[in-house]
Amino acid sequence: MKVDLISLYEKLYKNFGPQHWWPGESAFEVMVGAILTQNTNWQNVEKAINNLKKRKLLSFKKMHSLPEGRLAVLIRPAGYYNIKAKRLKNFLRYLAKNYSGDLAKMRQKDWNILRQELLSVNGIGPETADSILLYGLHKPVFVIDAYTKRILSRHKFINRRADYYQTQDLFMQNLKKDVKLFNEYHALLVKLAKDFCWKSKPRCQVCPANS
DNA sequence: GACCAGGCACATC
DNA sequence: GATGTGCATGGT
Repeated sequence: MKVDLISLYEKLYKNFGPQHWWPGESAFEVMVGAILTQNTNWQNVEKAINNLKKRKLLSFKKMHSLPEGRLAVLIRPAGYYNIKAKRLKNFLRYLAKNYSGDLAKMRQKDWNILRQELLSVNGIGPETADSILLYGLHKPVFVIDAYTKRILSRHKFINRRADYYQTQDLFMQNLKKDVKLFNEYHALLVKLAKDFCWKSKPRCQVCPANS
């Protein structure tokens, strides 16, 4: 199994090259993006982030003092905007309470403690928490998403009904805990899934319509 | 017009 | 503990 996961990575890397994830200029931007992208196309998330950037509101301080209603209007293009505004506010309150909004201070803590903390914030689930840890704080946590699960079950690495943690364990137990590797691997799996989506390859088994 | 997109919480059984 | 549902915009 060890060999298979590694050789899969090497094949992907050779084919697609580095993916340069996460597209964000700061740790804070990555974290905001992680919440906004919940079940949402990244293009829509970028529109929402740009709305915040244009108004120079994409910072902890500004967003923390921004009324939830105003925030909701600005992130509208990302969809589910009312609930996401609420989730962002929950997250900002958590940052304020525990770290005074200082991400460098947050990063000093061990990742499994941070993970528990993040999961206790209403609106942050396993994938969002892990994205924040890996892509925002550079902690060695493997991020699982719908694409990853589909690809792995299709290629018989996991059972079709495996849950988030079973899937994550597969990577965490069999790969060396390397931030760069985890970052690139997850991004490459998403790239693979997208490139072989059902619109271009009607019989692709990775796609939801055919799986 | 239908279907999908880098989830999550909550209700119900 | 499994399964269903609401949340919503924008691209194809």
